[in-house]
Amino acid sequence: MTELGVRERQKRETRASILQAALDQFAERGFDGASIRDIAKRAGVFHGLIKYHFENKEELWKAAVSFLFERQATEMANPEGFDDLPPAEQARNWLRRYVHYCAHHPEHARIMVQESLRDSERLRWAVKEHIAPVHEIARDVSSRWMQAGIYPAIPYHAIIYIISSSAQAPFMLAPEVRHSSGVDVMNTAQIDAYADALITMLFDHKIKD
Amino acid sequence: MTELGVRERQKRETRASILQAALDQFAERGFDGASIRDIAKRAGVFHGLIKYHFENKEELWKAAVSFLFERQATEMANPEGFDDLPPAEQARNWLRRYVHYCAHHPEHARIMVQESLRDSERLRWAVKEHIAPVHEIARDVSSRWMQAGIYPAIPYHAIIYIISSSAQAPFMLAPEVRHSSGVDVMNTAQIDAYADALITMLFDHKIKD
DNA sequence: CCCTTATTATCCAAGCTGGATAACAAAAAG
DNA sequence: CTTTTTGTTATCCAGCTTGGATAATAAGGG
Repeated sequence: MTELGVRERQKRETRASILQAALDQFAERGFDGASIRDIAKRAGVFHGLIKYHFENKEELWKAAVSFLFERQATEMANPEGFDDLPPAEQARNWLRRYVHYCAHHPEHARIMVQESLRDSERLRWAVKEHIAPVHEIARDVSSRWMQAGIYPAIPYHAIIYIISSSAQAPFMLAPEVRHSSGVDVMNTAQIDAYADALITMLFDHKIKD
Repeated sequence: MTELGVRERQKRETRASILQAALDQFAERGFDGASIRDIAKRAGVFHGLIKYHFENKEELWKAAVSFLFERQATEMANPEGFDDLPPAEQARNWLRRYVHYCAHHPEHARIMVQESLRDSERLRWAVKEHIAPVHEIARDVSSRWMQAGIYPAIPYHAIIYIISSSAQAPFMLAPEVRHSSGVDVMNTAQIDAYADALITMLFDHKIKD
């Protein structure tokens, strides 16, 4: 591949650490509440450096969110042989992987919620740039899975919000879960247990009456 | 009842409007992001007045949250004859009412999420003072409904977070829903449609394979 | 050995913060 | 009808944080 000098290599590393620090800080405090100084401190660099790498706070936010969604696309890519599975197994397999993604990157749900709580211009940007395309795909998959009897015949947006919110909730709200249930949801055993529970609730259970 | 003078009456009114304005503003911006001045402006009063009615910002927050949970208890009280319904009907009836509550008071989920995103001291206070008691009750009900086959045999905290998050999500995230799906979830028809969808998904559907 | 550039150190003007104090107006009490 | 109480408003303030600009620095690359 391209030979990377020490210079360029370090530059990319600091850029990446700024991006992740920005994600965490924006997720925790929201756009206005997260100061450039705090982000820099979190990334272990000097705050002026952020202005050097990114035009301004707004651009930093967009860069961070773009990084977030690109990473999601990578990590959520279907594994080898996925398409050969029967639909019901596809659904279970996908949902389990999605739960793990939510657990490992709680900042994703958090940062999106932060913007949605204020109906910002940035939210509209994110919807247009990243969320809408994802929903587009989700719609198609939902449509197929609905015909296969995986999902019931309910509106698409209902499916999307039921699935995504219940997969994200305990990890997005990890502190609340810890304080109220005493459960630490952030370890592999618990994550899998929750995935099992969710799959059971959504796919393998109906009321007896 | 107690005779209320004009004075006392107006005082309670402004107090109430400050509380609701505080709820909305805290929900939108979080504790630090919501300034006393903005809350006052939202309530249509002078900002010094807040200091007069409430000791300080912290106490205002607690008063607002207490008001929130007390109102929830009132509005979510089971209707006449609820206990005589068969369990499956109880579950459907309760869930529908809960969806309506979430739709009419999206600030509830929003304000709790705000605090949970930062793991604040206030979150711990709210958990101890209000959330834990609610969970206590939810545990008991879940236990009974689990034995009746309404809920599958999965951990309590999983049930709680699946139900509550999926009931709250589209209303808490109303702006995102509007921008991405073009649906305005905040009208009665849509609320009932979502309640139907959720009841179907959770109670009346399982995968066919 | 010099030039480029990634990084750091100061500095600044502006805005907003929570809260204190003083003025005011109208209801309640006498 | 006057006086007192009290709910409400108008100013004021010291202090902190903010995003961003500018100047200094140090180390890599040619």
